[in-house]
Amino acid sequence: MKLTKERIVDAGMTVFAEVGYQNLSMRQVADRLGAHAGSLYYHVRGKDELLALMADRVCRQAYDAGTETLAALPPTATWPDRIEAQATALRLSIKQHPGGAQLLAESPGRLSTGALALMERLLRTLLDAGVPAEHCGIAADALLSHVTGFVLQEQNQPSSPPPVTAEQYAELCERFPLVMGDLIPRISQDEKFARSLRLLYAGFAALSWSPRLADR
Amino acid sequence: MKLTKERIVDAGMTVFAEVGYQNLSMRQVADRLGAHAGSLYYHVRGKDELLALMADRVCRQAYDAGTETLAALPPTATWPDRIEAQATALRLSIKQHPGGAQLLAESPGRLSTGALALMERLLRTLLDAGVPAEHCGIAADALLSHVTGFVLQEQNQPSSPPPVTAEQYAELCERFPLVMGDLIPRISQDEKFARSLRLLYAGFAALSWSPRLADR
DNA sequence: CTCGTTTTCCAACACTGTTCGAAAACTGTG
DNA sequence: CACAGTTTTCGAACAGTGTTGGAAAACGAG
Repeated sequence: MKLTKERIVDAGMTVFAEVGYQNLSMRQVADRLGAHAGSLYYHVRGKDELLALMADRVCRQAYDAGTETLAALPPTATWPDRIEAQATALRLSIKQHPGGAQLLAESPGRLSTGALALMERLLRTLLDAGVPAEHCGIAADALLSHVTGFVLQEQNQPSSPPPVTAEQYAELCERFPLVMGDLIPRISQDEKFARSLRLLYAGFAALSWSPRLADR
Repeated sequence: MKLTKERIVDAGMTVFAEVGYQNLSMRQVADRLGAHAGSLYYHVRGKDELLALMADRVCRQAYDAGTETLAALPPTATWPDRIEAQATALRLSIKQHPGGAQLLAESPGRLSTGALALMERLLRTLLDAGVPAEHCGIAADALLSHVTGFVLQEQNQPSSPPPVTAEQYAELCERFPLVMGDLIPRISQDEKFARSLRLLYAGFAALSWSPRLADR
């Protein structure tokens, strides 16, 4: 079948879902299409452009997933509920592909229309929530980079933590008592994500109640 | 001179500062040491371990820079000042190397002692600021990932934005009025960073005043 | 010196992204 | 259909990557 930019991105997404970000190669994408690697370069300027297109598609998926989640919300939902719906939709969309956070991290974020759509809806939600207009941009930016940052460290966490001897462990506890102590709660990533979001809500709420707070 | 793990990391850091994260190769690091690439593998398990060691060193530099900045603070400094000092020190340390944020992003963060030291001091500052203990872990985690996320998008921003036709620009303005409008303030990255930090402060303050806020 | 260990070299291997000229496929025209 | 022109694909090549393993050198102790 004929080769197209769209079909190349499609194949790129499936290969991406299978082998992850680190092992994605042009040759594998070409193989999936029954073509040779060099042929891709007639439709795509290079791997960078392909990655950028794929990042945009992830954003689109996150946007669509967000509209579904928002639609399922009861009419009594508050604005933190609506923000959380969008944030978790974005997080789940990124987590669908191994290394998905790195894909979003390394592509220049604000250019793709998918990212713009995510941003636009978030800004609207914040405005409706009562956040002053002059702080909405910062707030939405912070929230988006927070989600990608969270998934980044979530996906990079080693599945099996390296074994430490009792001696090393004791030294760590002495040097870093707070970190090794009970300040770091042993909760699931989902709950951790939800609580970090509520932390941001608190900031948004403080901004909407007394806008002067963020101006120093 | 003899080859050592420390010397390899040293060479890696200088090459890293010159060519950036994307173009860092084992052969360049070996060349800088007057050695051959294969020799590195006697001291280092692979490129991954070298990158992890380098990430740890960046964290150490950020920690040391933070102690200096904190020491230069007047005694009248408030806790937001002390947090901002640590956050900006971390940001500047990451920005010193091109692609430094990606280095931190791709290395499993919580394992290195440098990252632990950063975390420990941040936790202490938050505790002193009055943030309830059960929220300190989340808060510190959110702040660290916020800084790396911010520098990530800061370093990936294209220096010269691609030219858009007036027609495309008009369509963008119609589809994304909030994003293209004046909600996104045209301020420097420094000021943007400072304001996003104040947004997090507001969240911390809300937590320390009424801890129930973040529990729903 | 000599043995044994630690360290370095060097040539390979299997990959990667990318380029380029030639071959093929397709399109519209006489 | 045949021909010319364009669009698309191929296939081989290039320079570079991380990594490995056996040979060679350097080193320290007896």
